[in-house]
Amino acid sequence: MARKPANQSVNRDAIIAAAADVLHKHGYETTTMKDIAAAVNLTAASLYHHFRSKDALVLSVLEAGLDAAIARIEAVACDESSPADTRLRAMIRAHIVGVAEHPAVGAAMVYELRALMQVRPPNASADDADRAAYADFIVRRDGFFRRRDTFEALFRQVVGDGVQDGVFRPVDVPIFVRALLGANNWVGVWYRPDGRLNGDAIADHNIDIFLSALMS
Amino acid sequence: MARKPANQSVNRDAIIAAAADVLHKHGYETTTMKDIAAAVNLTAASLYHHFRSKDALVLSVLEAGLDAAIARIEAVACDESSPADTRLRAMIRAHIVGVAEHPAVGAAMVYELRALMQVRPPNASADDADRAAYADFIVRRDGFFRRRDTFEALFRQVVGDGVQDGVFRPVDVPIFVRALLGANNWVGVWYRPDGRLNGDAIADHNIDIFLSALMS
DNA sequence: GTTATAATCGAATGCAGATTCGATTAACGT
DNA sequence: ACGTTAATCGAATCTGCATTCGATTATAAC
Repeated sequence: MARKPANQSVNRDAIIAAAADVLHKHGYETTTMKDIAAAVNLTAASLYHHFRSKDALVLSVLEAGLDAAIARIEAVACDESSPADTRLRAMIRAHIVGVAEHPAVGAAMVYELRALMQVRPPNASADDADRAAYADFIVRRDGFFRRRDTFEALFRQVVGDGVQDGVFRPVDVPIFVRALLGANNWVGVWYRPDGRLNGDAIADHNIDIFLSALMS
Repeated sequence: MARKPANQSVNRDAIIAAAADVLHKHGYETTTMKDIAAAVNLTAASLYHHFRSKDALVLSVLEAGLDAAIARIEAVACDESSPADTRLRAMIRAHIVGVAEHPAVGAAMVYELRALMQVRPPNASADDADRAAYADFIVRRDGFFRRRDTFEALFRQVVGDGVQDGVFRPVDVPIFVRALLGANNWVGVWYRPDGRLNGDAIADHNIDIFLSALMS
């Protein structure tokens, strides 16, 4: 068996990207470690050299997706020099285009999230290592959820700013933002690369909808 | 072992309702047949007297939820005497209040749906009965998806009517409806009965958002 | 070269959970 | 009463994974 030299061997990131893809096609439960491994020409056993467990791998997929999304959004959200409506337009576009370009990640943010909330604690017969691994996982997962709220908070911030400045009419900011994010996330559920509209065009429509709701 | 007399024994519907509940709390993968059975004081084995398989049971949960939702929406959608905006307001309210009152079903429509899309065909060593059962299941599932589009079509119809009549400004109807349904479905994900707003109040906000987007 | 370490594999383990089976009991019509 | 059918159960199967283990090879450091 010719092993790949270390410098060309698949690394964490390649596995994460492939896993996002497989997860998108099959969903959390029906995706096996073998499936993910096959996507990078490895065996299931090899994945455990890179990730402690399947849950840890999936969490890494979501973390990577969220980090990328936040990075894209943050750039425009924090540009204090533009008015709120300009910033919000750019944020919605960045969000939707991101979801459309990486449908795997977009859908994962909606679907696989749930699986993570449900991870079961080790049973009574677990040893200390198992318990420690579980504790680590929970800490990391909770960090993920906090980070996820950071994402939402960026939107709340900008919408709130706009209302303050009188650029937007008054709305219930948290509810408005949830409606907006619901609509945007949903794109990840129905979007098809070969569909009638691409990410940019869909973004145009959602921008139109939510900005006119805010500025009418 | 005292068996319950047939006339008080749990029926299909009771199992479906209980299953919706358990599914809501634990999610598809982590919900076992035993869990569902326990919720109606049965054993896992007994469930197979009422449902062919776990998948069939989950599908029944979704069907029941969808039927209820369609029934609620249809009543108002098809009242040709009211103007489109009045009808759409009532539909959004019916949808969200329904989701909030049955969060189990609301969340299931978002989450568990995916599990159903991924059901695997029987493997090569399956006998004819297995293949037939699988075929039945697929037919039923596809019927479900069609029915689900019926639901969406009701919204497209009313929004389309409004645009035709000039009550609403012109929009891309399918995209608008998806944004709307995304926002509404998302309520099922974050809604908590003990939260700041009840279903009616949330409905008020979403109605406000989407109707002002349409009438500005 | 020699050695330590990183990556990989094939095969074995272990288990949880869906599904099946045969037996048992309750209700209902006759 | 009596047989038939519907519901239920406990225990046994069966299977598909996640995960572990020991061995093997490649790479890098020295």
